[in-house]
Amino acid sequence: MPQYWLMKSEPDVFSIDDLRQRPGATERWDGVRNYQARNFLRDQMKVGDRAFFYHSSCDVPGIVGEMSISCAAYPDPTAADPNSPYFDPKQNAAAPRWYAVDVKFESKFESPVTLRELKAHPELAEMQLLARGNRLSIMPVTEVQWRFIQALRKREKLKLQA
DNA sequence: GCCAACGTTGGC
DNA sequence: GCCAACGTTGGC
Repeated sequence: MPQYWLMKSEPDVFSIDDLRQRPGATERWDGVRNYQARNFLRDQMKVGDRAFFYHSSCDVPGIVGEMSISCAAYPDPTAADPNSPYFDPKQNAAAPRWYAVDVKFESKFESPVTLRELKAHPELAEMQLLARGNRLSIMPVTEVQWRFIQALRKREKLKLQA
């Protein structure tokens, strides 16, 4: 059984369209510098898992598409790259601290399921994304939440056609 | 731009 | 181990 995730990115830095346009529609998800997010990524993400792509710190924050995990965790090369904004001077090649996975574009929602809309549904009240003060960039989504959001997405589509 | 919330750092 | 200071996230 696949697991479900939500992964945040600032669209100014890396957006769902950027992912779609990458060769093979695949890209390394690197730069994660939070231990809790790192642990999810390193210890639990498996090839074939599904993830929502979330746009944060932008005009309309929300879920904009869907991707899959195409390569399980490996040491994040940006941690050892002095030219990378994600360079970690305390990194140690013998005991890597930070990890990356590869993600593959699956689909872009015709209309995003916005943060505002997620908050409006009591069924999603337990989402970690909506927890007070939550700042995690990678977090699990339950299967029930996943399905509910997929249903919302279809409703958004109908609304567009109406 | 503001600010609440949270994680990390470092002195003690 | 405590905790103040600081930096970052991210919605508004």
